[in-house]
Amino acid sequence: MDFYTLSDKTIEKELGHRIKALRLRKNMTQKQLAAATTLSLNSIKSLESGRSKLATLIAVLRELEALDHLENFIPEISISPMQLAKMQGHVRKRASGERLRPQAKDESEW
Amino acid sequence: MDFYTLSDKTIEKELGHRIKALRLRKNMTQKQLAAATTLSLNSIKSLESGRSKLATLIAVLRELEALDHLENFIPEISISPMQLAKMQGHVRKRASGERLRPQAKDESEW
DNA sequence: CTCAAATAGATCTATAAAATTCTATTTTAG
DNA sequence: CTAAAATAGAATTTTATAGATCTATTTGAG
Repeated sequence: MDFYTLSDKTIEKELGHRIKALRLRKNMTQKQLAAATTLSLNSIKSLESGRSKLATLIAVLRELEALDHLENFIPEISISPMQLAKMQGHVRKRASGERLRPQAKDESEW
Repeated sequence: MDFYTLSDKTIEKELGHRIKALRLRKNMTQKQLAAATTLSLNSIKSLESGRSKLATLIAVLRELEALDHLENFIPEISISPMQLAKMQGHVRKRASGERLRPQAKDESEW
């Protein structure tokens, strides 16, 4: 499946369906899942239709023993030795900016 | 990384960090990402600290060209021929319930 | 086939995220 | 080193989700 051809809304729904499939695989009702996660039945229903917070998703995945899926979800970035060399061992913490006026040290003097 | 040993909050933060890494890999500022997604700068900041909605995450992943990761996220459940046989070709759409009183056909009569 | 249970959907209230605007700190180009 | 830009964090208003309750529809165990 190519997610790039789908709208955000469609992707949300698709994820909801897959989470529902995980629940059914364990033969749990929405009610049981709600109780197990201390979330409301409504939250479970919303999640399975794609509308929810990350926190809700995480709690549900934990209960469904599917937390490990998160690993593939957003993988840790691995920096290759070559890249590291290129950066002279410096790991960037911010994106580079556009400097408008490279201010001179003493401009107020002219 | 074993997510099961981590608290929900910690997982949220970890995911936020990874999204930040994805952004830096493309050398984009939070501001640029906000503009590109038509989200607010604050939403980007919140996402990178782990607090956001699924919709926000999807929009950002699309912009960061990381939507394909979702494919592995929660794989579509593939039903094996054997499983299908066991279910007699029936695909379950609901979890099985607990029936309290297997109501007799004519109970009102005694 | 029946009907109890599961699920969908809709409406309120409460709570949290999105958006906007500030202040403060940190990184890094020059 | 310096200052401009990037980022963190906090307060406020708007908007969406969480939670609770109700109605309606659908599934599947018996």
